Amino acid sequence: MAGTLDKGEGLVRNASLAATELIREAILDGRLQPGQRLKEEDLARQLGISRTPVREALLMLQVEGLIVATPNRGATVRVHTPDDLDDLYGLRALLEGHAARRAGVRINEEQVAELRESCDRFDALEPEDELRELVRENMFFHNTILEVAGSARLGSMVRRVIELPLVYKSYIWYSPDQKRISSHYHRQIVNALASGDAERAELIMKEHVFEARDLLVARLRAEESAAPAEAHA
Amino acid sequence: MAGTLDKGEGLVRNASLAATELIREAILDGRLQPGQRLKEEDLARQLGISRTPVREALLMLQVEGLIVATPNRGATVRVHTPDDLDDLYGLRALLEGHAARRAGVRINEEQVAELRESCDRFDALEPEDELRELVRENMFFHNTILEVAGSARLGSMVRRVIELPLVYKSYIWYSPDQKRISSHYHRQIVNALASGDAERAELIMKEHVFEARDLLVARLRAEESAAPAEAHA
DNA sequence: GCGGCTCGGATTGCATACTGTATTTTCCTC
DNA sequence: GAGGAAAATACAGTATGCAATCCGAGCCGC
Repeated sequence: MAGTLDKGEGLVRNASLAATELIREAILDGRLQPGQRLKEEDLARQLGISRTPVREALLMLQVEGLIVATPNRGATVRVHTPDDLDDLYGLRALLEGHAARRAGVRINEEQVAELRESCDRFDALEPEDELRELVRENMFFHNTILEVAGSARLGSMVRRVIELPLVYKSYIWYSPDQKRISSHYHRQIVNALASGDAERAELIMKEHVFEARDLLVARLRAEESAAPAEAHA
Repeated sequence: MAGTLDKGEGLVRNASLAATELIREAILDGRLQPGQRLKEEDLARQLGISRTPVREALLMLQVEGLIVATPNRGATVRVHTPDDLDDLYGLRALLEGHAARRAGVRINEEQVAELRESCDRFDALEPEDELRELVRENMFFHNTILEVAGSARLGSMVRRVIELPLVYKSYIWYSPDQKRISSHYHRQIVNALASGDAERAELIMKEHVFEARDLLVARLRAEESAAPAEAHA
């Protein structure tokens, strides 16, 4: 019972959904590492439920793309190659750029203010602050734009595409330098949105995502060539 | 046992996947109508399996967006409003346009030939032919371009977005006039791809999708105002 | 000594039984 | 006869047991 996934919280409307969220969280913050095998019985024991809801959770996470499962052989946390992430970020740029453009023709004063406040909070976070806070504020910014874009489907697609790569060392995006650059892009996007320049908002958003991609992919490729094909202990 | 979903075929590698495909098919060709309630036990009986794999199938279809489920109250076939489909086709245009552009810089001679053959087969189909054949050939064309685009993720996203609206009267797209127009666009897309003009391929693909959207949405809005909020017998 | 084979353990796939909840029906009260 | 409470019913949610499958370890034959 060393590393339990449960948090002892109550308020569980439904075991399957609870399991989904707990496992997803565990994957996203690295407690379950890429490539790791996910045995139904183990998870069930750790979560204090039976295998049935665990199976349903794994199924959903599989459709979401967070894990891969092969028939009769169970599931493992998905391993993303640099090429894979490159591809993913190409899609994210397309979709989130589109969202920014839509937001540009729909945004109102209040929403502009909300985005500006998010930028201020982002800037106020000090380097020594928890990485988690930076990630959160960043997500809030991007989510707000998705909401303003006003397409539920687009929103869910983007979120799905954003979520996955959070697994991978998000700290690389928030060095003091990178944090300043991100902040700059965020403010430029808000300015474009505020002045109704939808095309420019799309442009900046795309570049913002592309730079995130470049940073991540370069890092992963470097690690890959440094320690090629390490065995899983 | 009136309307069984099963086809008596063997070759079932896995009950859950088989159930998923059978139910999906039944939804797509209208045997299960939008809004219809999907009771686990009924489906299980019709498919000759237990509730467990049926639940898994419903779960996957839910994540795919073909059905909606509310806790403790089961699932129904998803009902799409015209606004909803409008939104969906906006995304499809974006994604499939992107795919066409990518295809433009990756396509080879052989693939061009394959697309041209698809166009020929499409033209050869007579109006009195089965609608199903037209739908199939059209899907083949679009799928081929997705494959050429070379992004698995993009492909699966587009397919997910294409699949849903097949529920809705696909015949409206294949009147003799519309069939000619579709064929024209398909050939124009192939020409653009063949000459390496990726941007133009994207453009035409987008317009092609937009026209499909307009046709569908106009039709649905007309039906809606003609017979508003009909009760489900 | 090495390759193929068989057997055993481990783990997923499926079915069934039970539990909890939401809805409908029924009966009682006013 | 109408409104509301309580029981009954129907169904989704969960647990558990058994069957099917897969992988590896040990054994036998060559």
